[in-house]
Amino acid sequence: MFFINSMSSEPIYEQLVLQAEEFILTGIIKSGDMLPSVRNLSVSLSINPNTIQKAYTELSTRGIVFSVPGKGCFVSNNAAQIIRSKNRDNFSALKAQIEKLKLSGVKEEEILNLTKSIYEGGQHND
Amino acid sequence: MFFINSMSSEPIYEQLVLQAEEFILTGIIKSGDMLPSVRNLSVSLSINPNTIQKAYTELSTRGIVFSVPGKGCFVSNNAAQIIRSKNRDNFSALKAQIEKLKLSGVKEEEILNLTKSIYEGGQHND
Amino acid sequence: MFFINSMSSEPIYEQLVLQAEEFILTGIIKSGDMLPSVRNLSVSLSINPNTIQKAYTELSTRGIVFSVPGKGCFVSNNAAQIIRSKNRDNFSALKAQIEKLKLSGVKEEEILNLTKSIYEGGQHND
Amino acid sequence: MFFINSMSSEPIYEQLVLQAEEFILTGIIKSGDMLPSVRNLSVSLSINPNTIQKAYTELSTRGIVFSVPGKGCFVSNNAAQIIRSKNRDNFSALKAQIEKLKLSGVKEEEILNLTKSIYEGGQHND
DNA sequence: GTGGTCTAGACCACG
DNA sequence: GTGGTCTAGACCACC
Repeated sequence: MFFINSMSSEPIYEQLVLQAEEFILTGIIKSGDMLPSVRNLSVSLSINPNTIQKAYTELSTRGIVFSVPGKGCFVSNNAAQIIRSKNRDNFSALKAQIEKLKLSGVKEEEILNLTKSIYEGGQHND
Repeated sequence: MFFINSMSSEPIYEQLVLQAEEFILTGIIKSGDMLPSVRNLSVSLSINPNTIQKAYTELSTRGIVFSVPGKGCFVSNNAAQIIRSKNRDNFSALKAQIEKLKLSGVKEEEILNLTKSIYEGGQHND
Repeated sequence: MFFINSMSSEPIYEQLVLQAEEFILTGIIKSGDMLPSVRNLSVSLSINPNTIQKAYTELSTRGIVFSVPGKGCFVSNNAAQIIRSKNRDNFSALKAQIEKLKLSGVKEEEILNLTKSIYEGGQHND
Repeated sequence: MFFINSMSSEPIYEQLVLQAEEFILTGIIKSGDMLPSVRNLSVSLSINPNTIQKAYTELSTRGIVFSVPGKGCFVSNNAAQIIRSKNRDNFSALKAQIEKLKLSGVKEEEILNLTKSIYEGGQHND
């Protein structure tokens, strides 16, 4: 389920956070579901438990997950909502990204086509 | 000319590199032009000379500038081309970003409009 | 009678202990009364019997209840007194809390009014 | 400056966070000041650097502090404000605390006197 | 079994 | 020198 790219410069715990968020947004993990236990995931990914713990703690402080000691780590009710509102803030980042590409000689059409292809591809999950 | 945001999480040397690239793409600096000397820039920005040096070295290894010992650091002939081809790699990053925004409920129209507004507003000289 | 909030960060056994103490202080349970059996309570609350047992053991070591093997768990004669003396230790915690609130800009009047409202509103039977 | 009570059940990193907040509220540490370096503090308190790091990270995510890698950890401009607004939320906790004390037989006068003595003792820092 | 905290020691990027 | 990440391994409380 989770996958680690150890060559990436992105910290492992951040990769886990982003993947968890994606799983929640796409409905693979639902509210109330329990995330894999720290130990389980650490062995299945061959990663130190502390690193998993850090990822779960991060998700917890963002309110996406709540962890019950001795029980497990569970997806909050409004998890998807929290993630979406956070991601919407990335809209301004998109602007900067496109401006850079424009400077690099990327044509408007290329971006428009990319956008359309992404939105036509899959169904929107609401 | 150069401007440093010391509170940014972006490394100072990286800020310098990106600004130099932008100056080249926008034509503010042209092929053959000499970059400010390490010593000059370090005092005018109140920055450690090593940091300037690192930025220049980075630009040099990318082939964007070449340094002539005892003379200075000069913009290569194909500098703009190198930068553009590098930045084109960001196209895939754009795809990931748009996919995220889609999941977050951002509408296709919003992105299309953003793109159009960026490309319609003022032509850059390149 | 007992109520468990499984999402609380407060351990379940601690919730049981505190609720039992409150029931005793407020007179809902009196000296000599028998607490619900471990088995009964465990099914009615859908909780592991070990957890109930731990709560009862805790109450027992504090001298608030005593358990008669094969019979049940009974409230001691001086239960209320023990609880009160223990809770009086919380007085110092109150001091720390008020000092924090003072630093945070909470006015003296606010605290005085809160205190008065608590003490004026409805006498407890004890 | 910082002090650790290793006997306390309160996690060390939390003790550090609370103390830092207190230092900021009382003006011992001001906006823009740099906190002791992770390594310095770890040796002076005989504590693992990771534990200090965790405390600083916590302060950072709360916006009380911002850390610049390679530079240090600095108090934010609105640090005191953030701490105060957070602490004001503890007002409701105070209510529960006082209600408990009432049940334990603590007299209204005792609490009123405690409050007055705290507020008369020192000057209010604004 | 679960999550949470801590220690010890390592490596990295940055200045 | 600085903060940030990670590993390895330990101990605790709780269920």
